[in-house]
Amino acid sequence: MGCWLKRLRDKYQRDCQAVDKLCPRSKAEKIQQREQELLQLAHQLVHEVGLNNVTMEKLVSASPYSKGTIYNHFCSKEDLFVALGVHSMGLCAELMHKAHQFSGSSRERALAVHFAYHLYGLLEPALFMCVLNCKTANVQQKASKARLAQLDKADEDIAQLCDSFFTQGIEDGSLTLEKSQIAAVSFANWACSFGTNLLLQNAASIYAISRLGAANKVLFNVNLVFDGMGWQPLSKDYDYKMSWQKIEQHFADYVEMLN
Amino acid sequence: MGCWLKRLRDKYQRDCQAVDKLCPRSKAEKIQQREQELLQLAHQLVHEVGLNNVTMEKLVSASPYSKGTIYNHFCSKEDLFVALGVHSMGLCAELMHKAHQFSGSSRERALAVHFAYHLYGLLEPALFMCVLNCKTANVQQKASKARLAQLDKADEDIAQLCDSFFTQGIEDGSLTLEKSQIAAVSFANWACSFGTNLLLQNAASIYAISRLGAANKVLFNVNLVFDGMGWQPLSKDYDYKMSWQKIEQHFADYVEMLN
DNA sequence: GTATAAAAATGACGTTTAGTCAAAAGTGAA
DNA sequence: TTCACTTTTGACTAAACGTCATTTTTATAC
Repeated sequence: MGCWLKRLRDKYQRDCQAVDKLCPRSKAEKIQQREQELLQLAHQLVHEVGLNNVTMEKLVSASPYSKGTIYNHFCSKEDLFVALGVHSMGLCAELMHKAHQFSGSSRERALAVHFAYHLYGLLEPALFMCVLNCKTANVQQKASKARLAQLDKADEDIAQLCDSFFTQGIEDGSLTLEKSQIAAVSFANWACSFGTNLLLQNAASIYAISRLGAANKVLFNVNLVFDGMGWQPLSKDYDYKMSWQKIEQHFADYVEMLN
Repeated sequence: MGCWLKRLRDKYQRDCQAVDKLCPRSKAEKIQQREQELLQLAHQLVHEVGLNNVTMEKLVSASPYSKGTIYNHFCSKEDLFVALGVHSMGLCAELMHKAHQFSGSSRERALAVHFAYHLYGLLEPALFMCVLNCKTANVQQKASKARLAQLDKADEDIAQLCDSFFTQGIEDGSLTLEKSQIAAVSFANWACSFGTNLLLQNAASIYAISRLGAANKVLFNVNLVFDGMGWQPLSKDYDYKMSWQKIEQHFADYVEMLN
C-alpha cells in the first residue's frame, strides 16, 4: 500500500474521532456522516492519483472500512463518481452565489458568473471532468436512481441561479429580451463557457489553442456572446478587462487557493 | 462469444480476401492495410457495444488475429482510441470541406461549417466523445507518440480549414477584423459549437436543456456569436433559418444517413 | 530444394479491478 | 441471556489489460 494511502486513512480516522467527540450521533446520522467522509476521502484520492486512477480498491484501502461497506454506500464505481459530481457542483454553486454579490452593472455580474465557472474549472479540474462524465450514458446506467436525482437537482439549482442574472439585465433595461427567451440565452452562455473551459483544460497544447497567446480567452468569448445578445454596454464601449480584474479581486480568497 | 462478434469476424475475413484479390500488396502495405481494417472493425464495435464497452478482448475476438498481433498495431487501448479519434476526424474534415462548397454569403458558409460539425456529432456521437477523450491526460500518457502526432496533425488541418471561413468574411468586407484576431475568433466559434453539441448529446435530459423546446439550438447559439463579431448581415436582418434549411439540403446525402 | 536467420504471430499467464455473497460480528429488545 | 435483525467483512469470481517465451512464417543465401 502506498504511504499516502496510509496517511489518508490515518487522517480520516482522526477526523472521525474528532467529529464523534463533538457531537454524538444517531445511527442514521452516523451513516449519513460516513458517506460525506468517504466522499471527502474520494475527493482527496482524486487529487492524489487523478480521476481515472481512482479505484474502489484504493478507496477501500484509504478508508478503515471493507469493500462490502463501501458498496453499501455506493452501488458502483459510477455511483461514487456521480456522488463526487454532486459534491463538486456544490462548490460551483457557492462560487456562483458569490458572483451574485459582485457590485457592478448586470452585465458585469453575469461576467462574474462566467469567472466563477472558470475558477471552478481551475480549482477542480478533475471534478469538472467528472461532472461531464456523470452525463454519459454509461454512468447514467450504472448509478443509482437516487444519486442521479441529486445530480438533476443540483443542475436545476444552478440553471435557475444563472437565469436570474439575465432577469436582472432585463429588469434594469440593459438587456432587451423576451422572458421566454431566457432559457435559450442561458443555455447559449453555458455552452460557450463550458466549451471554452473544457478545451482550455484538455486541449491547451494543440495548435488551435497554443497559438492564441496570453490574452484572456474566457473574457473574449463571453464578450462575443454578450455583444451578440446586445447586452449594454457593448464591449467596444466599456473596459471589461478592468471589470475582470475587479472580479478577480472579488474572488481573491479562492484565487489564492490556485497556488 | 456473442453471435455478432462471429458475424463481424466473418465479414472482416471476406473483406480481407476480396481486397487481396483486387490488389496484391507488399508486406508493409499489408500491415498498413490491416491497421485500417482493424480500425473499421473497432469502429463497428463502437456502434455495437458503445465506446466504454469496447475492450481489446472483443477486438481480438472480432478479428482473425491474436492479442499479440493487435498489440503490434496499438500499444494500448488508449492508443486504439486515439487511432479511432484520428479516423473520425477524417469524417469531420470531409464534412467541413463540403461546407466550403456551399454557395451563399461568407457568413452562411461559416454557418455551414457549424452545421457540418453538428452533423458529425449526430452521425458519430461515440467518436465525437472519443476525440474529447483523446485530449485527456490519461490517454495522452498511454498512447504512442506517433499516434498523438497524427492527432495533432488532424487538429491543425481542421483549425486551418476553419480559419479560412473567417478570412473569406474579411475579404468580402462582411466581417471587420484584424487578421491577427482570426485565431481568437476561430477558437471562440469552436468552443461554442463544441460546448453546444456536447451538452445536447450528453445532457439533453436535464432541466436546463429539456425546457428549451424544439427550436434549433445550434443555429441560435451560432447566431449569437456571429452577431457578437458583427458579421453582416446580422441575424435580425436576415433569415438564417432559411439558410439552415438550404444547408441541410446541401448535406442531404449525409442527413439521410441519420435514419 | 534446403538451411538459416530474421520477423511476425500466438495465446497462456500475471496482475489489477469491479462487484458478490456466505459467514461473522454487532445491536437492541424481551 | 437469548434471539432476531442489521451491518460488516474479506475471500472469491469474472473480466480485462498488457507481457513474453514459444511457435510459425517469411526472406535470403547457397
